[in-house]
Amino acid sequence: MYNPDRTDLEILRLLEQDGRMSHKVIAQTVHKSITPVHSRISKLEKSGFIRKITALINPKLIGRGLTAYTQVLLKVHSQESLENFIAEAVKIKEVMECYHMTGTFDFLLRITIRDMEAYNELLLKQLSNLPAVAQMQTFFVISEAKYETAYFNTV
Amino acid sequence: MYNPDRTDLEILRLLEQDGRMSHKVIAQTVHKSITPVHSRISKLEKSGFIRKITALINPKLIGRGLTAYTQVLLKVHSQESLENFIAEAVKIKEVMECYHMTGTFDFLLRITIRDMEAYNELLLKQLSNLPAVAQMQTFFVISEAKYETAYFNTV
DNA sequence: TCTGAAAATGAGGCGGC
DNA sequence: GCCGCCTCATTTTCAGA
Repeated sequence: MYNPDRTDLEILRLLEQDGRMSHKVIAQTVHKSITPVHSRISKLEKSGFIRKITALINPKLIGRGLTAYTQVLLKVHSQESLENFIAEAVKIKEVMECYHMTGTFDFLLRITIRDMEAYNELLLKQLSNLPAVAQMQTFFVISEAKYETAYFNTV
Repeated sequence: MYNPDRTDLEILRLLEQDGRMSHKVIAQTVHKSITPVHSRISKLEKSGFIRKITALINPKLIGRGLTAYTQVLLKVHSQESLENFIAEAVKIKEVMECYHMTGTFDFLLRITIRDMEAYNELLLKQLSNLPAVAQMQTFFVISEAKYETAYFNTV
């Protein structure tokens, strides 16, 4: 759809660093004027390279301090069964990520929630009602050593 | 540090939706004028509620189409051993997330990389050199059914 | 903490190269 | 595809309540 050159990738890197960096500052950094920077960002957005510009919130400060990863194994692996599970899992607002996986289980869920008590309730009332589940195994995050959404910024 | 009220949380919700939403639009939505919106956002940033405003990039379009989750078990669980592992793991740029976990393994890594060939090389040259690893097990993402960073937006 | 307004900065569009 | 200019919108600061 759009074939980004080195300048485009540099712009992506800068916007990963700061999604509100001004076009002027970007232009100075990539050694172009504001106009091409502007049009390149438009193209990068329209073509889907930039999925979204968003504020990343600290979950601990807003009562979502507990993160769980849950592995799910289904009873049957028909297309219908897989699609049903996905349709229900993604509706749960505490389920932030849901992946269909290779290997010994079928799905991996990232769940963020207030605390263990709230998790208990989520488990009883929502997770346990997900369709066609054969087995679920949950691991909790003790500490976050790294969380990075930026692909272009070297650590 | 800072105790956000309902208006602050509403502002967070809007900035999760669109990190570049103008203060004017935010002000209209939360029924305040621009000045308090401005000062609230400053406070939310300084106090760490907003970790960062960033562009989320589509990894598939920039040659990072393969995502792996790797579970790591260490040989020894001394503080030194844990810290050593973390220090080395977070240096690897393909390791986007690294968590210390409860349960039958110690760490969970999220790895994004070009393709399986590149993963093979990463495994041989970097992952296999991580210190004090007893066991590693990797699962690959077949498809992403949900990826959400916004805590306040109901699905 | 809020309102309203002024000053500074940025965005987005146009003609020309 | 780039530059410089122009106009409008937005951000940011300030006085005052």
